[in-house]
Amino acid sequence: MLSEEEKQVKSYPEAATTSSVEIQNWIEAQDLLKKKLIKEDEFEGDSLKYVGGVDISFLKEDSSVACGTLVVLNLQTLQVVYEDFSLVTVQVPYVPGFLAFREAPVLLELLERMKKRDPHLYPQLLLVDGNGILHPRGFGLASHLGVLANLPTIGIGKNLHHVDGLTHSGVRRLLSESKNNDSVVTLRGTSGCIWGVAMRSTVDSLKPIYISIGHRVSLDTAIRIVKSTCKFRVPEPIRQADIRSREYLRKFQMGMSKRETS
DNA sequence: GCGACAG
DNA sequence: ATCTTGTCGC
Repeated sequence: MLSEEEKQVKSYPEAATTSSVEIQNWIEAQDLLKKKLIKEDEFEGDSLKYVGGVDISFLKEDSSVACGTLVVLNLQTLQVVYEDFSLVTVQVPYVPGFLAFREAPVLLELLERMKKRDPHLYPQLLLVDGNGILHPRGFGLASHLGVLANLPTIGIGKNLHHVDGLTHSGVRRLLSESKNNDSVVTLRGTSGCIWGVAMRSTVDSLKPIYISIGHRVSLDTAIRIVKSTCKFRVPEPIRQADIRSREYLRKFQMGMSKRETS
């Protein structure tokens, strides 16, 4: 006969690796960093020339092997002017609401490396694959990264993180009910808080992306900038980071299998 | 109690 | 996140 404790471990394997104590530490860290969060424009919009994008891909065979990627694009031409990769092993599991503790370390390392290596192209603003304040405690990966790197950031979600009564079907309803032909709807939660917007980023994409303030950027500015980078549904900086990240892992895997075969 | 839950 | 080619349409 299993004890109640054993039943829990067997039913929820992730609970064995992420203790409630660790979660509490994470919550405290988020609440502490959140005090430094700035939700208004705090950068020179005129000098906005380079926009960064970050993403992480994981190996299918060994999901602890990951490739963090930083790209920088010229905002005018949307051409990639810088790219860098970091192959790492990630032990921290994915826990909804705590993505930053899994992904931020690699991305911060890439930003630091670039600041030393190529400060001339260092981005004035960063688009992050993950939410900003659209988060259970108002402090998602984009905000986390922005505060730690002291860099203006915008959060981009490809799926809705259910917060404050916001639901997938609710957003669909908002978009279909939108008065004119507006592709952008405000995400106002049950509490009255505004968490960000859902936006159909191209004319033919039914599925929206979710934009939220990361750090040192207002929501209106965030929307404007994201719009200007959307050749496809996913904003180009993030899309390029994603594409190149996967390509890097694919080539890495080819090198690995070559070694096994010989 | 049940389901939902960024990447 | 990851699995994954062809295929439908402009």
